[in-house]
Amino acid sequence: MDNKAASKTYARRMRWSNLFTPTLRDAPGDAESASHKLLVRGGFMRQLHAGHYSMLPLGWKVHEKVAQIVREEMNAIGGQEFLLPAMHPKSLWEASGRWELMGDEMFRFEDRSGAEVGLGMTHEEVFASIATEINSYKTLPQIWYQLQWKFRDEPRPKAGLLRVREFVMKDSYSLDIDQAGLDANFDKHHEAYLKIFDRLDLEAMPVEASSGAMGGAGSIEFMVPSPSGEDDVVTCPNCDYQANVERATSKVDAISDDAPPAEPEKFATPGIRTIKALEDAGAPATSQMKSMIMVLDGNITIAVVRGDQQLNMQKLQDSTGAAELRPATPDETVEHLGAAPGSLGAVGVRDDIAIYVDESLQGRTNLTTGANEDDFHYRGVDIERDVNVMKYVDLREVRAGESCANCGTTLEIVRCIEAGHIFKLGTKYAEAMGAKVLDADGEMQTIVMGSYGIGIGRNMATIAETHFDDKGLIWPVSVAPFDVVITVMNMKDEATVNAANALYDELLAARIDVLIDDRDARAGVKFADSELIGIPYRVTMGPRGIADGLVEFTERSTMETEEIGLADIADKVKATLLS
RNA sequence: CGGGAAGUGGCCUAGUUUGGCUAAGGCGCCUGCUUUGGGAGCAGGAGAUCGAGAGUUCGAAUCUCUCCUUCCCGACCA
Repeated sequence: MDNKAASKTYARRMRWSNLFTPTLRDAPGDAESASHKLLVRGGFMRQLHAGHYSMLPLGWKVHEKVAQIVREEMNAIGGQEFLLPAMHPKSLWEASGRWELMGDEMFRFEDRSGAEVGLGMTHEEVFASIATEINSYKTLPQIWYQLQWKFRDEPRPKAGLLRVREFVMKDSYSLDIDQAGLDANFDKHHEAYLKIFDRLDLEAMPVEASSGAMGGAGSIEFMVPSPSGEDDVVTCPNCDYQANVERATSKVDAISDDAPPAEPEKFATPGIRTIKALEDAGAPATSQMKSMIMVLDGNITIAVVRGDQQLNMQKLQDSTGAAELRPATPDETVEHLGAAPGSLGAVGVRDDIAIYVDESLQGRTNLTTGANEDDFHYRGVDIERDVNVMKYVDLREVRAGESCANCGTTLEIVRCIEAGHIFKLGTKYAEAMGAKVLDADGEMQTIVMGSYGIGIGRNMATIAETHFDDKGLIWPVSVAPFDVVITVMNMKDEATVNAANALYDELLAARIDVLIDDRDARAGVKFADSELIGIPYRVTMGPRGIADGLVEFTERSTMETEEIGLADIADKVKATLLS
């Protein structure tokens, strides 16, 4: 890995005696995740309020190194850097329909004249509005990007930098004349992202994902396994199948049912409110219809999965195209279906209530379900005959232990942090903004867009989540706040100080990002701080060794120490960092 | 938004149950001395409207009410 570029940009004189890095022995009581504790303890950042963090000098330095790597890889695929406004007029977002769609997640306010504005959560609209100035296919393709602040009114910021309300994101947008062009640019981004994560030393898995509020045809998330993550990824250990649970599928064993009675039989089930209780009363969960009453864009809707399975709300949202969805309240179920949760079902409901049924129930019969009358259920239900199914769709959430749909191997589920996400948008935003060009035949074509995002702070935190030990952080050289620290054991020993300063100057001249710990502190303090902060290499210089012409060279990740001759240490450091 | 927990110097905590003198301890910080290869020692010192407001009381960190803030879980279990 080439560290020279980063070093050129960042090498500068820095003595620890003048460095503002307030390290703490104890993590703040309200920090839970590893990255949150360590980034605060190491003096990288401080919380201002929930979801808003101040970057201190060390934190900003790491942040900038991550950003620089992202820049370099975006430039490498022909990206051009922009900087767009963070504050947008309402009209722009109304044009795409997202002023409504984004709901409470968008920060909104009025300026002094009463005009409504919003803080940008993402920049499809703004970039598409600029793309209206492209008139010819000859100008395409384009890749446009920026590193810029995003604002999102998250319902629950959490885990330090992992989920915040304002953060720097690299967002890029590809502009093409057709789908083939989009596919090519999408693949370029896919490759660039893998390079970025490789340079950040993150083991990111590309997985199939839901496109959510972005819209569009295809999307891939880059997921880094970590217990602090918020997403579950289904992986096949055999055939490389990987997908977010919001999208993942698996093989379901076929179930053969006994012939049903001529019509559903209603039977009394006093006090039975759960799948489990109904199972105890003789109806296997695999033969129950779990009917969840949802409100989709204001309309009562029933989603049905098998009794032993779980509904994935994102799948329901994706397959219905609903902008907003929530479970119905108990009052609403009584009003629209006539019973409270626990006795609900899809048999014989009003015509205007849409019913979506999971594919695994197609063709099933002799099922048990709520009768929409408290304390009563139906049995002997034939789904084709008795339920007015609007559509069979994939609704159920894959669980660990199920079989891979491709190869039959037992699937695993891994908790992950979403480190990056790329989308094939299509023409939605270009259409809304009127971004059209003339093609080679003189025909007007709408520009085909893709959008691609990486959160810089989140990636910094993800590196922290995956690079630490009981002593503190262990940054990869590519993003470490410093490449190497020279730890001076005794600032009163002239020979040591002189040797340390000489090495410091030589490494600086070689463009190495070096820090000299020239504080008048005891050895233990200096060791503990350098390990907490996670500087990858340490040169330890003390009177004892200097007298014999020796210094120590320690690698943070392994804590292995090697004795090196004073005359050779500069070359050793250069060889290690610049090779 | 629902549920749970918690707010005491820069950081971690005790004290709150059972109201009572100048709010205690550790870390960190300042001064001096000593020390200098794994978060030293001694001495002295600075730093707190105990989250905010209202109330009860002779007296409130402690009891009551309201509000604010932060963290965790959830946002489907029919």
